[in-house]
Amino acid sequence: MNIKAPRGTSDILFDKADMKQFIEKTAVILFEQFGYHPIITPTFEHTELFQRGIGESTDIVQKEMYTFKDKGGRSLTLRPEGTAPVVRAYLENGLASKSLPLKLYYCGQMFRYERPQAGRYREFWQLGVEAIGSRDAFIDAEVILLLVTLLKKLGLKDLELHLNSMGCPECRKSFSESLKGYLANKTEHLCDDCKRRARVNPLRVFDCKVRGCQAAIKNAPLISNFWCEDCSNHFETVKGLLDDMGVSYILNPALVRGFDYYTKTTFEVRTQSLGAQNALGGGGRYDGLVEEFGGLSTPAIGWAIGTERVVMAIEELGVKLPLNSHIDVFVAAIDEARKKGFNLLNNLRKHGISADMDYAGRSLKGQMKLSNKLNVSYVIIMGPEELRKNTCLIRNMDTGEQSEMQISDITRWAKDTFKVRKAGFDV
RNA sequence: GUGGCUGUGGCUCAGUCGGUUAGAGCGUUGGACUGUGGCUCCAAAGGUCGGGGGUUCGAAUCCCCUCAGCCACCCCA
Repeated sequence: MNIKAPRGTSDILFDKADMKQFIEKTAVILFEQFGYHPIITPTFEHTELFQRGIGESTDIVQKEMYTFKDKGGRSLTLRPEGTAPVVRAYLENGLASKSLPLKLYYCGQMFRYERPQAGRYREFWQLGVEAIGSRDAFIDAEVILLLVTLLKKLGLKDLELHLNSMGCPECRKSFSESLKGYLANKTEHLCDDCKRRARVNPLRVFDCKVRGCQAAIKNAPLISNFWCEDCSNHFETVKGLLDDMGVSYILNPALVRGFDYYTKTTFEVRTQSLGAQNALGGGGRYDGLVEEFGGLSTPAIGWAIGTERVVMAIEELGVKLPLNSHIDVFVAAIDEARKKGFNLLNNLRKHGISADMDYAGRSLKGQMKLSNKLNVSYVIIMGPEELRKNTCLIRNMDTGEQSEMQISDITRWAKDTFKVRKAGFDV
């Protein structure tokens, strides 16, 4: 077959799939501990949702959306991010009538038409949270703490939490104009990219690595000088709460995020271990988005992390996750004992024991080899001889000890054996 | 979207001044051990040499196009 997975997509197998599952399970437990509820929204939406939500001028809307017409002529788009759909669902289902803030989490694939490279795919997975309906700085702190806690729980150290405030529309406007004015006088010192950035998204000039540009922006105005009193107080409270909780952060006035809807608090978690695609996740406040979609003015905040990037960071740092894909018992039944073995196998499973058998016609030796490879604890061996006696052999694969047992005693044996072992793990 | 590097069994790679049936290790399966794992040895299966076109008596090898991966830019998850 010469059909391959489309560009920028891939199959997630074995270790990677185990890790992804583990990350998601860990996240869900934590989300629920923090009082967040799951929400599942469609994988595609009306194109207009993203155009209006993310902003026409953003890269995502300009060139990265998977947009298509369906047979009814509707323009639909595979979601490039999760916030706009959640806000749409919030309005469509009248969720403003619930107790606010409404705290939601999601997990799902996102799509962006970009040139793939390590850590960047056209279909990728995100885990995210949204807290809709509170302007309280405490919710900013909670949401950030949740992000940091999750990544720490996954064993990721040496993370940088970059923190900034984009201000509200009023203070951002005066800042943006001031910065543009400043850069206009520096044009001859800027690289070609930055000449363009100066017009389109002046904050990006702060990110430029070219030495001339860095010098040019040395005395540039900072957004912090333009925050209104409310924005300034809000940010101070957030920082204070993070300090109290021992969350360290890097104030980064150059932190600009890719969506137009952000206001006030914005943040991004970066790692040194991933090369160019070093952002594991990020988010911020979007106090204007609900209103933009026709709802009442409603403050909100959220973030998302990229599951593949978290997987990569975990691998890069050599973190060992307690992945649990272990078979307790392998039933090695041969010849006419297979039927009885199959019966026994499923009986064990009924009692919560993970068990498997051979379906490839392997010899007993082959089944033993397979058991060894699967790292099973015990093999139950049944052949014609045992079948006649209504017994089976139980082999401990760690010690090599083997004993004969009545089939009727197996369930009791298994329950005793694995209760002990599992209790041992819990200590 | 721009630029650079790469593309040979499932995986990691050899093989190129063009020359008969394309190799190895790992992995898989079987055997030595006829009903017993890990070590060792033996064997087998497995390849449109990413795809298409061209040059040539002859192409994995040279040329063109294309697809894909990686890296950087852009931007972000």
